[in-house]
Amino acid sequence: MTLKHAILGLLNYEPMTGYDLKKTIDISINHFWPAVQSQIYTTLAKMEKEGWVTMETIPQESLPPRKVYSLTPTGRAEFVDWLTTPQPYGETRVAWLVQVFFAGQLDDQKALLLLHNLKSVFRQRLEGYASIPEDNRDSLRNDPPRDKFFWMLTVDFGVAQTISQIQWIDKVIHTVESREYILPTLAGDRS
Amino acid sequence: MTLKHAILGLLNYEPMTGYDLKKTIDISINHFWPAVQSQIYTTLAKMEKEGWVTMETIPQESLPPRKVYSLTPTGRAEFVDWLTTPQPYGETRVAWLVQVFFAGQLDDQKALLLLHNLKSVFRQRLEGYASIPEDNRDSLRNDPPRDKFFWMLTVDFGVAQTISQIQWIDKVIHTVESREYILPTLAGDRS
DNA sequence: AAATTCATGTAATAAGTTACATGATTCC
DNA sequence: GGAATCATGTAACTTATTACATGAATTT
Repeated sequence: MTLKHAILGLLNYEPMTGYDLKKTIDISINHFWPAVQSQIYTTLAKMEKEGWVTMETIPQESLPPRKVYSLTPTGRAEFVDWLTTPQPYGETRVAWLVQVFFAGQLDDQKALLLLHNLKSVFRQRLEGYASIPEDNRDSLRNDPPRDKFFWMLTVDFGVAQTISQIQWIDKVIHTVESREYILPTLAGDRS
Repeated sequence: MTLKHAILGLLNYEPMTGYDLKKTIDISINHFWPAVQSQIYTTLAKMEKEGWVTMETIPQESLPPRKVYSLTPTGRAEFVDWLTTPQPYGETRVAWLVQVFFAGQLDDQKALLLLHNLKSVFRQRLEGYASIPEDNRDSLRNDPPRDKFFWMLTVDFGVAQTISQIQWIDKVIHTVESREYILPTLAGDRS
């Protein structure tokens, strides 16, 4: 999985420019696959060379010409192939978890600061999810319900995951605050 | 966050060779920050140039000399600085979620195959976590309980998160199987 | 006899980030 | 008058992956 396949998936909905793609990514897969503007343009150029997309230049008065990219049959085949191939799980990099892993090398006060900061980040994220449906109402208005359903699934997942993270960090904070440095039970009371 | 800081954290426990680091990473932070062997060696070289670590060559009979890396005061300072700096959240890339996002572009049968595959991957991962405490019993035996505690926290998190993922995907599978393509409620019954 | 462990690396490539550059138009 | 929107890019750099290379000792 790379940005290439995300772009294939978006262009399979409708042809777009690099500029459109950036805006679409920002309001859709941004939470689990962000992309900066420059990478989108360079990636589109590579995809064109590979024959996955074609580009059509549409001149504009007093603005740079729009370069609209569309999937080729090759690109569509590549996309379906990727979509039906299980992705290697466990290659996800989570920087804040690395910090928690090493937090034992800080004193209690600093470790607790780290944990409390994390919790507030989690809470902010949860609030952010709450406003997504409204933000997307316009952009989703014309999509078929089935597409909408899968789109919203990932938001639903983000919410569930963030709630689970907050519950976990609450337990951690409590344990550190009460200095109960016992090993947490793995099959513990997580009901 | 990069591999550099993970290496700083591990070398702060004790000086190690690149070979040792690879083995240690594989049984510790691998789940949320994997590293291949070649990257570890090249990163150590860079860190030495930056003055974060020093290297001591220990000759061996009939084996290549061990190159043991230790933190310098600069390296230790950099580590503490990084550890107490909040990491940008939301840069985590999750390939399988991108697939779910685009699964609406498959027919029901193929989408369900994707979802069932994902579920079996989640279940396998959960089983994998169950065997971690035993695997690590030897390597952790001499560590102080406080270090052990933070180490095991990340395992505990992995378990909680995976359980949450399985619950989520069960709900998704059920919805697709019964063709209830309604938008999932965001504040729904996730108790 | 074959596989694994120990122990080191290099080279080529891919993927992603940061910073810079241009310029009209429209909204506040 | 200043900020945001539209629309394109390039260059330098960092980070990570894949593939190759060597060779003795030990375990199965």
